[in-house]
Amino acid sequence: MYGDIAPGEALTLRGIGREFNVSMTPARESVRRLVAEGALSLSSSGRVSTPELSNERIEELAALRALLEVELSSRALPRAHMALIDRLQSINATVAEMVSKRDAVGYIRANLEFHRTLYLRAQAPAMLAMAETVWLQLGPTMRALYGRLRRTEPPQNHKLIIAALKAGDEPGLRLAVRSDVTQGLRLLVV
Amino acid sequence: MYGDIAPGEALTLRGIGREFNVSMTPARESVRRLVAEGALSLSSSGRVSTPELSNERIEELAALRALLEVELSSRALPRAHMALIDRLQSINATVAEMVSKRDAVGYIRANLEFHRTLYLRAQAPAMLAMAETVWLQLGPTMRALYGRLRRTEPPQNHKLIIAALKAGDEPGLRLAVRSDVTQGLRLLVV
DNA sequence: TGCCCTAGTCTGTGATCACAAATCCACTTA
DNA sequence: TAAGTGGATTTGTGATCACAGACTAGGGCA
Repeated sequence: MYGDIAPGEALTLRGIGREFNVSMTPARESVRRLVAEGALSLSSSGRVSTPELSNERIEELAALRALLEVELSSRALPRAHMALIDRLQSINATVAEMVSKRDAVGYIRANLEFHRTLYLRAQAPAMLAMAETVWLQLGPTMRALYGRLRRTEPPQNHKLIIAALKAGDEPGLRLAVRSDVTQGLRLLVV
Repeated sequence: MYGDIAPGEALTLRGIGREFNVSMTPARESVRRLVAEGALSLSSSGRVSTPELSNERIEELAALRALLEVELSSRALPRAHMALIDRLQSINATVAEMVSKRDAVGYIRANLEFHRTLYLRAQAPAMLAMAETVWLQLGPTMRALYGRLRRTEPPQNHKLIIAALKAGDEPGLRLAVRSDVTQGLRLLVV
């Protein structure tokens, strides 16, 4: 999810087991679960690797993010109190710091924490789980993007999200979330 | 997905293995995958069973169906040719037949085939996979509903969907799909 | 020089086993 | 009569193994 693994990287059950000091059995179960969620892809011969997403697939996943996350933010809005907004602002500071340090993995992690913190307030666990599944699928590819991209300005859309939350402005919130989610991935499709 | 298993029914790895003439290992992997997709729930002690959904969860999954399937139908609309509409009409006849025979499992199966046939045209595999994940989670509960429900009239919304497809009427299609998806599940929440 | 084949290695699969924890059931007791 | 209690059984977990298929690198051939 955080892009520690590059797209197309191959994994072996014995290798995973060695890495975590377990036998093949738990490694196999974990891999199977991640395959079921689309985080890993299974070749016809049973080899597992991180997926290399086509442009169509990236666009589709971005549309899914927009669909799910706009709804989640909308459901979180009525429950968003000041403590949550403070929390989001603090996370956003970390996001900005990671951007300036050009720490891609740290950026992705902080960015997703920002979104997850907001969506947790929506009280919609199944919907959040689906959003996280999408993040999982996009992880390696997003990392590959932000590694290429040399950007040092902090995310503008996060500020718009926070402003809309403060103002209780639902249309504004939906638009800001949609932009935030779509923008980064638009650069990916080249 | 089709509701063959009642909500809350417990499963054992050895039992599944016996049923399909395999050892525990493949049974375990299959179960793990279904747990990852939310189709089965895992107790703290590792026991697996079909989930018993709360009303809030049902409502949330219905909202997810609406979100995803409206988008899928909308993407399928420009690609929907006459052959597809014929196919949908033929499936719909099966749906009506299952309703009149009061075959709940057959009805769910035919109904989902109707939807899947339409959504396949959307050329959005990740989105369709998510919709099917939701179906998987709702399966046992839907079956329990339709078992209670004594209805003999064929689904009206499917006709509206077909009519909107013929007319190329996108707003009408979105509305019809949303109603079809929401209606049945609204009765579930009591 | 470039292609192809072959032997050796690596990999996933399914089966089986030992073990600890959870569950169940019959019996006892208040 | 109902709650508690003990042991017997069932359950999931992680490890290990044999095996078949896939991959890889090296040598032989055209």
